[in-house]
Amino acid sequence: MSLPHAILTALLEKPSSGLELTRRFDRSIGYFWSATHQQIYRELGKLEKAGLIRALPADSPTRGQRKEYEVLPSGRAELERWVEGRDEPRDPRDPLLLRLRATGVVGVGDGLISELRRHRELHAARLAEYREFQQRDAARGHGTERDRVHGLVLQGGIDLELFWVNWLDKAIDGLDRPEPAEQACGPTT
Amino acid sequence: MSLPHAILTALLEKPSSGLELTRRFDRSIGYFWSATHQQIYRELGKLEKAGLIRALPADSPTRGQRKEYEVLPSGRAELERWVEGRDEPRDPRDPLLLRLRATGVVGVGDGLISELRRHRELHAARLAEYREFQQRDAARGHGTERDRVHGLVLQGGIDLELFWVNWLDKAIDGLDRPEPAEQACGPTT
DNA sequence: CTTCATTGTGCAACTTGTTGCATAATGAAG
DNA sequence: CTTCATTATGCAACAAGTTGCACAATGAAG
Repeated sequence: MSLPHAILTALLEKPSSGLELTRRFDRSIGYFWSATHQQIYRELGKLEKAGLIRALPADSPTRGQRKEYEVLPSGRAELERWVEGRDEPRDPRDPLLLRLRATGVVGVGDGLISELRRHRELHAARLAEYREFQQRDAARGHGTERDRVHGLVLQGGIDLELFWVNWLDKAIDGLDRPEPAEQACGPTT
Repeated sequence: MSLPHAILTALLEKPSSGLELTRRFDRSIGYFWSATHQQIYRELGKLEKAGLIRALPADSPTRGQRKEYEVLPSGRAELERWVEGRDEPRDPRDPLLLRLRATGVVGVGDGLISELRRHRELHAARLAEYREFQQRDAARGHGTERDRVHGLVLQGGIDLELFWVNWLDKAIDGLDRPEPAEQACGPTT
């Protein structure tokens, strides 16, 4: 039940068309809640039918025509209600942890190790990207509440990527050398 | 495509019935990949039909009767294949981050702050639980590869909960006091 | 002015995950 | 021996998310 609210948030930040939303989901919001354009179009349709958003009057109402949406008061109310509610934490559901665990019974192979390395690099890249955002935001100053909230969310993204990079390093190291002995040699990379 | 492989892993660790699997999912594996009993039964049926597992011969094949499964060679092969493959990292998809972000446009309310606190405590509790597991495992020594792998996975769980607790502390603190000024007063808790 | 790539919108089918309920065996209480 | 709670298995309907494709407008190349 999060996608519609993610869309309401995005539309409140700036009225947009379906494809625009899709692009914005690829950036900021999508970093912790991705969505395909099909999901977004479908959800826009539902939200419009539910009277939470409306399409801005356009020239022609035909298909393949750009259609911009804005949030109606009832949509904002619904978002406020949802934000103030309660909701249990979800479990991580990351297949990589499962795959690592499976090596406990089928044995560790090279494929998984290189996969761990690959993921490490992907997370490191994303971490670098987030840190650029952070620096850019810090330069522009952050007076408004919205800026501070975005800063906290971004910090969450950074900390999460940090977790991944650090843990993957531990895991790669732990699988590479079977014995946790006191070999003081440097890393193989 | 992870649930069937999670089940194969669990069954290789120990042949079990549907309900037993459900219970084991509530513990170890379920901490990063939960599943309801219905999902598990359905998946067991599919795996059996696909010839990856088989039911151990039991007294009566009727309904409501305990039915234990074990993994067949083809099932183990499938698991090995899956472990060695590649797979992109998923995004976190946590509604709490979305909700926080939404406060950027609808404003911060008390509901969300207490929700952040509540989640902080839940994550802290889980963290404590994991650390108990870790101490217990350390006491029993960890010679086999499987023990080391489980240790790494558990470490992942611990680090992830640590991330949540620390980040939620930051977020609660950042929302409580609008200005990031140098007030040196202690925490309100 | 036709062909073709690009941008944008959308349907339909499928897979995955959730919820609610039905059924069967079992053993204990009345 | 009937009633009832418990344990265990499972169906069916739904909700959420993914994939593949179709269709419409637009503008540039031939």
